[in-house]
Amino acid sequence: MSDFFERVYAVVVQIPEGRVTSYGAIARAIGAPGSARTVGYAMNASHNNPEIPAHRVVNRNGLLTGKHHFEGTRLMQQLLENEGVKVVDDQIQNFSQHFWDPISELGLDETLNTKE
DNA sequence: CCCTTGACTTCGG
DNA sequence: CCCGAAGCCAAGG
Repeated sequence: MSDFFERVYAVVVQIPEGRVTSYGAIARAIGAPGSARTVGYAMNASHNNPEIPAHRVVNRNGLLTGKHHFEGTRLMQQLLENEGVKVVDDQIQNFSQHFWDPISELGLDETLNTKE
């Protein structure tokens, strides 16, 4: 397992229920602000990690861009609504309100290069 | 080793 | 405001 993937998972698994975040936010949280796409790629590989709440990760618009990658077509939306997140037309309502910033919540800093 | 693709993001027209 | 292009990183062919 690449360290990059574990970085992503380490953040995603810490996302509280009813909260969501964006790929870019995670990317910054792990010290890779330009690897937002790679974060999504890591999520694709997270299928081997059932403990990874990938449904809580959306793009910065709060749009369920990755719902197509789930089993069903509405599974991702169903999971989110089950946690109290209202979703309409693949768009999270009150996204800013449900948004969970790992950098802020975890006390991280985007300027800090994650190097352990 | 080079090219293509992708669950993204941002800038420009 | 909507559409298109570029930048970015990693993996697969």
